Amino acid sequence: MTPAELSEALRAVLTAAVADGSLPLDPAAVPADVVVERPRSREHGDWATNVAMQLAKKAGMAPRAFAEVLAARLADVPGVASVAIAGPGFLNITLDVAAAGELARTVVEAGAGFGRGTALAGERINLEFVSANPTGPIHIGGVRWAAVGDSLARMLQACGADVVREYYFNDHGSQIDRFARSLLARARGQEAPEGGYGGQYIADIADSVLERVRAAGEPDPLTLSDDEAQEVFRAHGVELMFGEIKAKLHDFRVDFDVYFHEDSLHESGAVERAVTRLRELGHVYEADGATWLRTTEFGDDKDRVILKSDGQAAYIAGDLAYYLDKRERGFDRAIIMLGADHHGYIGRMMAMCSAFGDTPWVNLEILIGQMVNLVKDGEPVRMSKRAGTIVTLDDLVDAVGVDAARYSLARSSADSMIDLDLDLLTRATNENPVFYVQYAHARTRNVARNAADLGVRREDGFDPSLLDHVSESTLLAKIGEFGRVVLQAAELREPHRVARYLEELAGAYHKWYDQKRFVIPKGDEDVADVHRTRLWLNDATGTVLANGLDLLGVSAPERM
RNA sequence: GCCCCCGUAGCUCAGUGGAUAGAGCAUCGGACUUCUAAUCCGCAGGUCGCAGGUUCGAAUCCUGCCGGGGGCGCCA
Repeated sequence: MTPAELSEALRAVLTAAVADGSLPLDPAAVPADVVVERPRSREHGDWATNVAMQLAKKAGMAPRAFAEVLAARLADVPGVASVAIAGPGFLNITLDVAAAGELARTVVEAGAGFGRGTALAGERINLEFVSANPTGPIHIGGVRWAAVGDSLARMLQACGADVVREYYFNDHGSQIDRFARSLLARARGQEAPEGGYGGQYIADIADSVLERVRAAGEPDPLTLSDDEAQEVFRAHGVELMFGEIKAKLHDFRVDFDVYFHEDSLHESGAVERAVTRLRELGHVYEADGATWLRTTEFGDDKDRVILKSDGQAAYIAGDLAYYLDKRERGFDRAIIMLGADHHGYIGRMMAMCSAFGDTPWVNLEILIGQMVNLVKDGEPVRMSKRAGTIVTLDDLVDAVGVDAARYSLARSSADSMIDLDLDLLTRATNENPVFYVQYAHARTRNVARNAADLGVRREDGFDPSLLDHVSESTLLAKIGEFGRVVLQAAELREPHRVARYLEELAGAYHKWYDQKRFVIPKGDEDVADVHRTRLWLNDATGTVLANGLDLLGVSAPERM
């Protein structure tokens, strides 16, 4: 019996009690999803619910009396061994050993599908993350969003949502001009211009641009005028940088469905259309030679310029058009992941959302993640794009590998700052929890191989009543939590919950393993149902570990 | 000045109103003649930053302080 099935049984019992008048409660007050949780202490049974405490007041009853009604009926549900009322009104439920053990078969048979659901089916979500400027390699901050964003996308999809991963490519505006000027200067052997970019990658790209141009038989940009030469470096440089970013992200197991070019919004007239729309809605005015959006009407601290007095579109104009474009493409929700240094955008973005007639935090959601700091020799590392002292996605992956990098960035709440200690990471092996989880998976595979060698085959028998050891019921219960953890991680946009869960699951598995309760026969023992049944549990654990690691984009090794 | 995030074991952090607040690392003491010791068992470690409030119940919600980080452009 899975916790989801128990939850459903509880709801049925509750509904029945309300229907026959045993509980004076409005049927509408019965929750669609009765929460079933693992009690903190093992002595309190397999599962617990606080539903009686939550609903007692609405029914005008004492929580314990409310619980009594449910307990009596719940005890008759097949698979439920006992029900106890504890404390202020908890219902503590213990399952039949066999009913609990059935879960092992459920999981193995579901395979990669175990943990997937349909709770978010029908939601069309546009998830935008990374969106780093194509003026340099992806630095450490962007890597965090790559890991967290992609994992979140996987979890949303596991819950049935229709997700598009999107990268907003800022190929318009003065940053790009500076990038192009920096390339040109470098190619001419000059110093980087004021506010420009430095670093080895600028030299590499400048060289690559020259190679490309020469190979294509185009005129040498060094013989062209400043404007023409800069345009050559801009066009080729951006393309090269972009190709590099895409490739690095791909190696990091992050592939976007859409790379959206900011420039296209300006080229296509989408920006003008967005401004016109807002003007028609009456939220735009002219002042000081510029065009403003009255965002204060929707809670922003000040109105925002959308068209500058020099006639150029302000950066936010692109955002207006971009948001509108996403909505016109049919997304119910546009989720944008931003760094803490952009938190000030929330007010104006939500105001913009309202100005279009949409609902903030429903149609538009902004997730703010805190910074990643680097520490070396106990000192914070100052990064500068201009000086080229940045730590890139590549540097991190070279140091610790994709698995450890993704895992260590995704296992913390995005609300917490992360200090990555380079000295630790470069030598880190045991200190990284990813190995603990991966090792548990490798162990399940090893056990399965050994069992196969000794002729233990799952299909020859399964007797869940034999999974009666405390380490087995603990492991089963942990396995049963997986679905809810994934859904919670997706709904709360907190993928780190899956990583934390996997660490707990791995711990429960390692403990079971070390109970010396052999999956394979000892010595000259014959193969029996106990071995086969334990193999089901072993394989079920391996399945959940693999499914969970996949949601984090981390490999599940067969052996380590 | 205003806004956002954080403050929990020596360190790094989990814990979106529930029961005796948890894990990893580090320290200390144990466990491999049979499936992987990258593991497990045990000991120790806490005024959940401080003070109020809300209620059956607060690490969690509200208010105010203190400390750390980030942000408040006709830059992008």
